[in-house]
Amino acid sequence: MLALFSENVKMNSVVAQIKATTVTSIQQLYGVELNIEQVLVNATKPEFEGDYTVVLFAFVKQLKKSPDALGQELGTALVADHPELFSGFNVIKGFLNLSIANTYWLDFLQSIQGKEGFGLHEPRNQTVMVEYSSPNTNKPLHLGHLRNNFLGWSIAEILKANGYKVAKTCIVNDRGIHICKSMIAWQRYGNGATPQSNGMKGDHFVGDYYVKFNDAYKAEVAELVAGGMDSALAEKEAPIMKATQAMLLDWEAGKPEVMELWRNMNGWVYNGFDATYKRIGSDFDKTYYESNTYLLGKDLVASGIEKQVFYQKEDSSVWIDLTADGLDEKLVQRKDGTSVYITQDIGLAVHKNQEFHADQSIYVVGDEQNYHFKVLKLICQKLGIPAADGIFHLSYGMVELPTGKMKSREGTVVDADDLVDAMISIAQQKTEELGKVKDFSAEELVVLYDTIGLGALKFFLLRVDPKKKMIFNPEESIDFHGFTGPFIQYTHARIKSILRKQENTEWQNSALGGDLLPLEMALAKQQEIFPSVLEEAATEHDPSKIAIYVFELAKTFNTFYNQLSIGNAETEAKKILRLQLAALTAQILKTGMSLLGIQVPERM
RNA sequence: GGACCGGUAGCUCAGCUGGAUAGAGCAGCUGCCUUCUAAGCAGCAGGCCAUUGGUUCGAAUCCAAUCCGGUUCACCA
Repeated sequence: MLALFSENVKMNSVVAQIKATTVTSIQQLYGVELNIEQVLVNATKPEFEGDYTVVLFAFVKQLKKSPDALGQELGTALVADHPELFSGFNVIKGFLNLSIANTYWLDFLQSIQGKEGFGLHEPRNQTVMVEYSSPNTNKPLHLGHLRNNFLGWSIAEILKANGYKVAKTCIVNDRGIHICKSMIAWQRYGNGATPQSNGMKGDHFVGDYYVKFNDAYKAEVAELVAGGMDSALAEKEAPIMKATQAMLLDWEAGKPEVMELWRNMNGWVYNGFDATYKRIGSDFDKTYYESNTYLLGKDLVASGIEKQVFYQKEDSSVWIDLTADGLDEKLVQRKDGTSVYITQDIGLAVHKNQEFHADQSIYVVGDEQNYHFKVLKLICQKLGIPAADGIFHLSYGMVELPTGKMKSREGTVVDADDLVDAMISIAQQKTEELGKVKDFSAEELVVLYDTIGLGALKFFLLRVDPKKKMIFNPEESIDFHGFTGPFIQYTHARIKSILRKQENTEWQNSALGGDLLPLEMALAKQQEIFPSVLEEAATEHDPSKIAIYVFELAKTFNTFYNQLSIGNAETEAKKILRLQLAALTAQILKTGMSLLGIQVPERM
């Protein structure tokens, strides 16, 4: 039934109707049954007359017709049989250009008049888990985490808009040798300091000790090497490293004072993370901690051996042979019986599935783990774990600086909190320069700067294809003109300003009529495709599809706005039409931006 | 070395399930605020779509090879 609904949505779009009517007309004309997928419909190039174009080459052979004759016959039939849809056609070199009837656009506008949530799909009975963010509790979030968080949050919203139930989860990497490093450093150099006593955010506070560890470690290694030790050996023998390894063992043994230190320091970090998450709008339905989940999956090893998916070597380590799948042999359990990363992930996958019974599970993780997730999915499938086929790695590229990768050792990491601060203060500065919001209260201004600054940042990170690595130039900062968040926000505010000027709201329910001017039609045409864009963004797992769409809609509106008067239109009928077009534009911009996690202000 | 990802305008990116003369934004240059918000609009300029070959009515898009850049192939997570 839900699949049916989605079909209906498709059936309703102009493009889908063109395809369907083409299939029937060809059937009637030539008695040939085409598959609907064979029909290719594109937007007509601006230099030709028409709105949508059917590419005829695909079936000339099958129909044994010349493209021109076929175009003429098909065009004639389509216009004759569907006057409510087509108003005319022309054929140029194998392309059938169709003009969509005025009434189609008017009916379209009329059909969604006064309705909220245009483009959103009916609920379907499917649950999707989205795991994102996945921080380490030894340092604050940076620019790369922001891309992760924005992507994860956005894809969750996009799925919801497509009718899925969504569970957002987060796995916190809160244990292991790297966590012990900052603990050791705090023990040695902290003198009992706390974030409160230092007036710092907890995650930054702990992150500083992680840096201190590395400095001390480097110094110790250098000293040992100076004393004549081989550098590889020095790295193992450095006292601070030995102490850290001892601490990890103590942690695993549950030694009370280590546990207490660990809880304290992690608590500081969580306070810091909470503040950042709140600011950037990330939230989770469920947070998992690796300290609780790292033992999961051990029982799966035994059953995997039983199922002969895994095999055991003489040293009793356990492996899976994936060479038949073009991959390598992969260890799933060490010879000492402890499990490895992949095994924990399999265990967590099973665990999460028992909790949420999701049909799909999306992992938002950087592309350096492409291989890991390929293996994870494959093993889950071989083990027959429920919904293994629904595992999807939403892989995204690194965010790089013009100078190359961010490296904490070289101090080139762009800190998330700093960046957000910077964006907001730029928003403030630009807003003040323009001087349009002098009557805003101090509180309203704070909200506005936040909205614009974060909007610019989120849009910047979401507007490119996730799988591509992207370059961020802190010097040039993020633009507020052109293909940017503020441009869309501005367009929205502008529309709202016009609508506010209307003294009554009758136009909202008034019937529409008359011929559409090209700019009016262009806007309606653009609006009409919003539902299919939403669907595409979900199936492709790609928020940038929405960012691009929303930008193009805003551009189309701005051209329309510049050429045509809305509030003072030539006639009452035109005024009603344009107000409705403007209001729908605002609504779509708002919905689209909200799926990117971006607010749109009423005024700016 | 194997696998995977990328290479499109000076810069950042769309377009990639084959379709008409390859598109945006930024930066550069021209115009447009006494009329609904100029964070805007209109225009100019900017291209051997990494290279070579193939597939066909048609290739930025598909295939092969090559060149560049990146990731990965841990008893780390």
